[in-house]
Amino acid sequence: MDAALPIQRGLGRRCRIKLGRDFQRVRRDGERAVKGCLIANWTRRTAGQPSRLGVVVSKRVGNAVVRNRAKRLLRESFRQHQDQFKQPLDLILVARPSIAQKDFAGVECDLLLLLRQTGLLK
RNA sequence: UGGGAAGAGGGGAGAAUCGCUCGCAGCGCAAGUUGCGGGAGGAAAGUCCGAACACCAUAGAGCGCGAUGCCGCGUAACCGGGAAGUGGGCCGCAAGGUCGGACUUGGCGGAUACACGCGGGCAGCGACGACGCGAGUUGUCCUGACGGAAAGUGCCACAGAGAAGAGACAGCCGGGAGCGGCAGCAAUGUCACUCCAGGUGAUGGUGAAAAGGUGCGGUAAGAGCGCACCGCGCGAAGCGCAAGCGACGCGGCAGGGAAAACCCCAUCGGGUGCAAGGCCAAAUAGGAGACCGGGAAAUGGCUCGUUUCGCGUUCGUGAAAGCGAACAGGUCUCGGGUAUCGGCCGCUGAGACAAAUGAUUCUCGCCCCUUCAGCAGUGCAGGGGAACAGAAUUCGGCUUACACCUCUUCCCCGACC
Repeated sequence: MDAALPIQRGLGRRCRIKLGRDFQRVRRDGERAVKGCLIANWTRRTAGQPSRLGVVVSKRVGNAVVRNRAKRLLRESFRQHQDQFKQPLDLILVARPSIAQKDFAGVECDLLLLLRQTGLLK
C-alpha cells in the first residue's frame, strides 16, 4: 500500500444509517439501481461529511446465519471502497436472495459494477 | 476387516493485514486517538414446561376453567451463611485492606410444581426361552398420558344367528304325529324322511372380543350340574417406608373395549411478561369524545357476598318531596407535541438496540477422489470438502437439527487361527 492513499477505511457508528426516518428518506427521495445480488438506494451528501451505509436483509434471504453473513459481506465491500466515491453518499444496500450463494469477491464485483454503471465512482 | 444400531465425548489450530464492539487507562476543550484486556453454541434454535426477577391485583365462599395423575429416593436453576484460587474495581507510597459480583474447586442449610435420572410395583390378544398332557405358570426383553369403565350419559364400524345381564343359522337330543324301507305270524324293534311343540350352549362358521378354561364324571343331548386343577372375585395371618405382594380360608364365577368421548375423583394453579418495570425533560400540564349522575369501581371468567368511592353546588319552579337546566365530580376512550424506531438504568469477563463477535490471504492438521510408487502399512503430487447453526434479562429441563472424528456396548456378513 503506497503512502499516497489516505487510509480512512473505518466503519464506525458515524458511518451507519440508524434512524428509521433516514431509511425512509433515502428510499423515498433517493435514486435506485439493481445489479446482481443487490439493490442500491442513495442520496448525495455535501462534501466533507462521511458517507453512510445502511443494510437491509429480509427474512426471504435465509436464516439468521445467512443473513448475518450477507450483512457482513455488504458492509465489508462498502468499507473497502467508500473512499473511491466521487462525493459522500447515504447508501442503502438491499440484499436479494441470490447473495446466499456468493462469496466476498462476487459481492464486491456486483457492488463495483453497480457503482460504475451509475457513475458514482471516481 | 467391513456394515448397522444405541449411548457418551468432541465440533479444527496458528499467523499476517484491514475492520467492528465493550471495559479500563493515557493524551486531547471536544470530535477522537493510542495501549491493554474481554467478545457465540451444543444446541445460542423451537419457545413446549418451569424457576428467578419485575409490575399489577388480592377479606372469603361457591361455580367454572386449566394442568397433572403407580410408589420411593435423588438432582439443579434459585435463596441464605461461609472457605480457597484466578481475574477485576476502590483505598493505600508500600505491605495490605475492602467491595460487589463473575468463573473454578470442595462443602453446609432452605426450597420444590414441572422435568430429568436411578430403583421398585402393576398391566399387556407383545417377542423369545424354560416348566407343565393341558388350561396355564414363570424368567428376560419390549411397551405403557399407569386414578376411576362397580357413579352416570353415550359409542363399539364390518362380519356374524347373536355384541352386554345376548343369541338357535347350521348342528346335536329325546317326545308326539305322518309316511316309507327292513326283520318278524303278530305284538313290536330298527333305519331314514317330513311336520309340530320343546331341550341345548358341546361342535361349525364370524369377529379385536361369543359371557371363565383344561380334564374327569354326569346327561336324552348338554350345561359349574358335580369334582380336581388353572384363572377370577372377596376376606386375610404375615412382608414391605410405599406402590403392592400374599400363606390360608370362602365363593361356582360376579364378568368385554375405549376415559387421547363427555364425565367423576384427587392434587395444584391470580395475571402479564425485560416491549416486565423504573428514572430523565415538561406536568397530578393542557385538549377532544362517550357514559354515569341509583349508581360506579374492585374482587381480572361468572355469581353471591364483601370492600371502596359517590349521591355535590348554583339557578328556575314548587309549601315540600320532586322535576328541569348549567357547572363541578366520577369512570372510560382517543390524539398531537418535545432531543423521538428519545435517552439512561434494568444489562452481565459477550452485552447489542438498523442489532458487534468480521473480511482476505498463508501455513499446519482432518476427510474424500484421482495419478504414480510400494507385497503392504503408507508416501509424493493434483483436485475437492468441513455439518446444524448466531447470544438479546438470567437459569434448569424438554424437543428438534447436525458433515466428520474418537470411545464403549450389542447385532450381522466374510476371511484366518
